Amino acid sequence: MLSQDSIAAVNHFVRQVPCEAERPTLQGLFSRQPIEKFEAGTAVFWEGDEADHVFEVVEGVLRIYKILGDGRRVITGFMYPGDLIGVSLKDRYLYTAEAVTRIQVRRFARQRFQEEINRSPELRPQLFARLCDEMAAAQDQMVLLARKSAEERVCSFLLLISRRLDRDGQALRVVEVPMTRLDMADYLGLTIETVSRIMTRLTSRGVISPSGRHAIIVRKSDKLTTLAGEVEADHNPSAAYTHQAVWPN
Amino acid sequence: MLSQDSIAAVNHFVRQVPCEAERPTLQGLFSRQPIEKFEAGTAVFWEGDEADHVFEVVEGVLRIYKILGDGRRVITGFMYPGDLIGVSLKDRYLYTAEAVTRIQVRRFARQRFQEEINRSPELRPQLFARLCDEMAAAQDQMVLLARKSAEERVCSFLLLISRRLDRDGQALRVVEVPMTRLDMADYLGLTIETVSRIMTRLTSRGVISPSGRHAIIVRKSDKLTTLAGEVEADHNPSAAYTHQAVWPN
DNA sequence: CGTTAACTTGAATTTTGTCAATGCCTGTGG
DNA sequence: CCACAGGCATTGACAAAATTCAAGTTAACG
Repeated sequence: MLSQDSIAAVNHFVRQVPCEAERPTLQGLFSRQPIEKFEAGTAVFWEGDEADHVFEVVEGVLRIYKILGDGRRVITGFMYPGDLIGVSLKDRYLYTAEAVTRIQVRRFARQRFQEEINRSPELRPQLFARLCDEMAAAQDQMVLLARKSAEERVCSFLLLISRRLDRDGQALRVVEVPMTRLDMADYLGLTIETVSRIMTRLTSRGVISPSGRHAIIVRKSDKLTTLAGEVEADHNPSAAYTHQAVWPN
Repeated sequence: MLSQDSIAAVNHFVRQVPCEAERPTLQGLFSRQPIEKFEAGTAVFWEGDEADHVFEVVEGVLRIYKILGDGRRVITGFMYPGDLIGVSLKDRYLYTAEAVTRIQVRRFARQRFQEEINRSPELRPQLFARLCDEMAAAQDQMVLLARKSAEERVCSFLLLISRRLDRDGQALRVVEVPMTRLDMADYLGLTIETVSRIMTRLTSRGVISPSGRHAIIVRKSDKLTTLAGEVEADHNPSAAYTHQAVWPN
């Protein structure tokens, strides 16, 4: 994060191979674009809109969601500073992107973005790596939604966002939770009430303490990890293969 | 989509321009590799294995899954002929790939695969497009798991696989279902019993008829679509924005 | 043709959702 | 800076959906 900014600031949009020390980065691509601000609750784009631009989150948090025909909402992800939104080959956005907090973003025309990516053998693997990370996150979310209990979901979520903003991948003790209970519920496939009940339960067991409505303090980090159901499975093939036999019910 | 290809075709990072008629394809990359066969129930690779190779499915169906520490299984996808498996920048596979039926695959060393992709401005957008499709599918699956009822899930699944194998994107009347109820359950985030009950209900309502254990006939295609809960939401932004007001409960 | 795993069906239980009432932050305006 | 309004969040009682447990069936395979 720290180094990214300095690199970005130095980038000169070189077409010819940059022999110098600095290398182009995805952030660098956006760094010359003006910053745009959106108020909390406003949409950057809607599902189904012409997908003209790619966005980089500079500040704040957004929710990415889809809506079913009858109004059911599913938040497929929250986007934080440094994240890219709208990268796809489809000509229409597949989801709505909406500000959770007041946000700042930079915008890049999609076609030019594609050209830059295609031109640069430095940028391409960076973008590829991001897509792979996004895919891995999507798979983890499928695991959560398909098989985890409400409590495991909430704990997984708290761990996820606690790891989201810190530099070291170290979970923070004080965790900012900018989203509402409804956002959490729509992300976790639960109802507001269930999320609320579980937060209360975690509080009364001393695992977390609320710190206002939009932050918590993690008091028992290891307990939270256990409750998240992320106990690392051993990677022994035979154990995995025979899981039905090993855990008979 | 359309424009992407032309952009790619015009791209000048080509080392040796292939002026001839035939253009490289991802399939083409694999076509010189020997075919390997796996029996139903055997794994091509395990989650956590060194990610040395990328695979192309030539024949049959595979399941891609992850296992939680206590044995709960989540199938994140089924792979059909033409699909690529193991494309990622991680050095270990993120999931297990196991044959549902007897399968044929071709294998390509990952490093060489990366080199070929990097070398070829024709191949790159093809791979990118596949990753985007995979991402879109993952998001649809999150919607299914987060907010759809058991019946909607089963119907969505039947529609999905009915569209899977045919050339025209036309749903087939007779749908092969190579996977077991347990596979379906672990893909849909349900239990075998629930899947079974819903299949029975669909049958008794005349929506489908079973044709042996591993095929069904779709008798009321439109009904199946409705039950899948995929009634297209209108893409009117204000309608989407105010969904809580429009559907009050 | 028989064996066995896969599937179906039913009853009881659990989990989560729904509905409704109350409580409490947070941001606004005085 | 404080008071207050309104949106969020919490809590409880009840309902619904899906899971669990427990038999039975059936189809696929040797």
